[in-house]
Amino acid sequence: MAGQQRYWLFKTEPAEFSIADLAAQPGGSGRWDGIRNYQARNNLRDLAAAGDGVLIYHSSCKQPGIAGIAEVCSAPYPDPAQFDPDSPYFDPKSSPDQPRWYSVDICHTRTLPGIISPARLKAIPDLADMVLFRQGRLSIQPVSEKEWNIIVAMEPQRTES
DNA sequence: GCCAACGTTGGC
DNA sequence: GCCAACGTTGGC
Repeated sequence: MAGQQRYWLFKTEPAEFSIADLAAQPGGSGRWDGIRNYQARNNLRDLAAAGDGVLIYHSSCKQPGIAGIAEVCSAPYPDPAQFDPDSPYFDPKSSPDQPRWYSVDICHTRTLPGIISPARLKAIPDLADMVLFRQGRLSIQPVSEKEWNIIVAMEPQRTES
């Protein structure tokens, strides 16, 4: 039952849902929904499991980068939004019998005191091969154990401005 | 606002 | 199944 421990990077636009929004949820736990890309879906549905580590990455914003740490705290399950005609994530081609899209719940672990920018990550040789740099658009991407260990140990850096 | 990367769509 | 057109992502 205990599968392999995995690590992930989840991207979010902080204007939509930020690490602070996650921390503010009851119990610091919330649903990661609205994934509408097949590769991201496959990662989530087939590989994600409770206990996996998650780097929360803010994208398309003034200060992009890693903003916090979370943990997967549910098994993957069909994203309810795909069945809701009023949701922007509604998918008329999906059905409860044959759900197309999946969600997991994640639990807030900690919010970093500053954002770790992609430039700073890229400057570290052991991080240069992150999926983030090879396939920047993928919104649910795997992180190696080595990459995870480096990043969670990184000291916060004052945000220059 | 620009532009590169890349996923999706649709005609054939 | 190919591939051009198009739309979206996302850093800068």
